[in-house]
Amino acid sequence: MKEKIDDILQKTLKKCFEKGLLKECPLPTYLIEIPNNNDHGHFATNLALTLASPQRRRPREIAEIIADNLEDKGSIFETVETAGAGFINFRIRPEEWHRLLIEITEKRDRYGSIDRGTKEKINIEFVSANPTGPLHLGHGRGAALGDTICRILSFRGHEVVREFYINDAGLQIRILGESIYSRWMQKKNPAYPFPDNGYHGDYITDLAEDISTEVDLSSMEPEKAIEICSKKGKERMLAEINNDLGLFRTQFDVWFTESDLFSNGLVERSLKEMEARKELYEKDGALWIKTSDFGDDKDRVLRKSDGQFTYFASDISYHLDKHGRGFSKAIDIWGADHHGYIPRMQSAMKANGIDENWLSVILIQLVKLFKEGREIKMSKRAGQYVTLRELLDEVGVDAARFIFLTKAHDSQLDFDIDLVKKHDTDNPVYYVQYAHARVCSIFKKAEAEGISIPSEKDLVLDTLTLDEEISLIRLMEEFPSLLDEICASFDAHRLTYYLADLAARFHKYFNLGLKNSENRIVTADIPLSQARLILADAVRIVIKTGLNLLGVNAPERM
RNA sequence: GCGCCCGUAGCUCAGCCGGAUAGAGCGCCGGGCUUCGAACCCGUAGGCCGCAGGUUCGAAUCCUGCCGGGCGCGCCA
Repeated sequence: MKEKIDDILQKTLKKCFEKGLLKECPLPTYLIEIPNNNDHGHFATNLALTLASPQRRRPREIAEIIADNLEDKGSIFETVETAGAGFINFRIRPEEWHRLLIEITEKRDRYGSIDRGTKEKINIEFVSANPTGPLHLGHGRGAALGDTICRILSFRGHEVVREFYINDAGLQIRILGESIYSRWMQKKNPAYPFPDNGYHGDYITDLAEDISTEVDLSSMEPEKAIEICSKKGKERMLAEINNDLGLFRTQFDVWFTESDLFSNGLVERSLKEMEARKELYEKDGALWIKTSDFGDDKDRVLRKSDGQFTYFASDISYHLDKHGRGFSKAIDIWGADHHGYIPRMQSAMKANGIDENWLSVILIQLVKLFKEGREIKMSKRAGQYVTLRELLDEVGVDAARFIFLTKAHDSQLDFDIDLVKKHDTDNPVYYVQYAHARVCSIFKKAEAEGISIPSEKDLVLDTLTLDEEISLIRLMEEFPSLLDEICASFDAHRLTYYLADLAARFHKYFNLGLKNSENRIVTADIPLSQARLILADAVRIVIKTGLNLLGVNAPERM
C-alpha cells in the first residue's frame, strides 16, 4: 500500500513540476507512515514538510498543491486531507482493504513470503557454546534470536545456513578432561586435587560416572585417562547441547569443528595467504597481523612465541573458510562480552580483501537471572547457573522462545524465573496463542450454524465497515514490510510486539460482540457473518505464520 | 584512562533512519460473562523520556559534555 501511495506521490510531483506549480528540484527523503492517531487517516506523508526548504514556500501551501493534483487514477483514496504543519493524510477506500483480505486468505501460509529467482546465500553462526558445560540462558537467548532471524530470512526468499562453531582446540577441553578425571579419582580419594580453573558443576561428576562405566580408567596412566575424559566429555556435552537445541526447536545445518581447521591444514594455509598479502610480520618471537592498518587499535598475535596459535588465528581461518564456501553474507551472533573482538575480526577480513559488509556481528547483551528477588551471578566455572534445559522444563519451549524475543538484543534482559514460573498465564505468548485458538473456536461455532466462507468472497466483503475491522486489516497489511525490516535490522523482537498488537486488536474486536450481538462474528446476517469469518481467518493466518517464524506453536485449543 | 551497550510510568521494557496529544505488559483502584472461549475486554491513577547545552519550523529520537549502571580493553580461552 505504501508503494502504491509513493507511486502516486511521485507521479503527482512530476506533474506539478511540469505544470510549473512547483519548482523542479531533487526529491528529498520523505516518509509515508502510519499515524498513531486514527483521525489522521490510514497513512500520512511529510512530503510537503521536506519540500518546504528547497521550494522556499510554506509547507501548508505545498501540501495543498500536492493534494489538489493527486494522480490517483485507480482511485485508492477515500479522502485526502492536509493537516497540521503540512502533513497530507490519506484514507484508503474500503475496497482496497477488502482486496487485501482476499489476498491473505488465498495465499494462506505463504502470505508475507517471497519467492526470489536468485536466492542470496546467507550463513548465520550462533550459540557456538563451548562443549564444556550445558547450555545456559544466554545461549537460549542467542538461539531464539538466531533461529528466528533464520526463519524470517528464509521466509523472505533467502537461502540460509545455520552454523555452530565448536571451540575444541584450546585449553578448555583439556581442563574439562582434568575436571572429570579428578571427580572420578575423588570417589576413592577425596583428597585428590581438583584443577584450579576446573569446572565445578554437578554434571562433571555425572560425566565421570558415565565415562568410567564405559572405559576402565583405573587401568590407565593418568595422562591417558585425562585424554579419554577430554574426548568423551566433549562428545557427550556436544550430544547434550544438540539434544537441548533440538528441544528448543533449533536445528543446525553445519557443525564446524575448530580442531579440523588445524588437522586439515586450513590454519596454515590461511597464514600463507596472509603472508603472501604481506599482512604478517614477526616480532619478539611471535607472528603478528597488521590489523591496525584496517581499523583495529593495534596489531594482533596469531602465533605466540611458544609456537601455539591464538584463538584469533583459527577464528580468521574459520571465517575465510566460510567466505570460501560462497556465502554472499555472513552473520555472527556473539555475547556482548565479545564486542571488543569486532574491530579486529572486521580488520582481519579487510586485510584478506573481503568487503567489510560481508560479515555482520549481532551482539546480544547478557541475560541477568533473578530468583527470589535476588540476582544470581552465573558462572560456568563455579557451576552456578540455570540451564536452558531447566528453563524449558519449567516454562515450556513456547514461552521461553517468546520471552527471549520480547527485548531488543542490545538491551540487557532481566529474567525473573519465579515470575515466569508462577504467572505463566500472564505470559504474553499465551495472549497471542489465545487469539489463534479463539478464531479456531469461532470457526467451529460457524460450522455448527452451517455458515462457511463463500467462494465468491468479494460479494460479501463490502459489509465490513467497522473501524475495528478496517484497523485489523490495516495492521495485517504491514506484516510483509515488518518482516523485511527485521531482515535488515535483525530486530526480531519487533515480531513479538507486532503479534501482541494484532492479538490485542482482535480480542478487542471480539469483545464488541459481548456488548452488542450485532457485532458478533457469527450473527443472524449470513453475508455479514461470512465476511467476518474471512477477516477472522486472515487474522488466524497471520498469527499462525508469525508464531511459526518465532518457532512457537499456534494451538487450536488451549 | 579508552571503547561499546543501556538510562522512558512503581517494576520489566517498546518507541530512537527527527514529525501531530510519549506507549505496552505487570502492579494499584473500579467495572463487564443468560447467547461466537473471561487465558478476554472497558475505565481511573501514574512521565523534568538521567542532567545540561547545541542543531532544527519541530528532539525521547541527531551532535557535544557530564552523571549513573553493565561489558570489554592479554603472546587468556
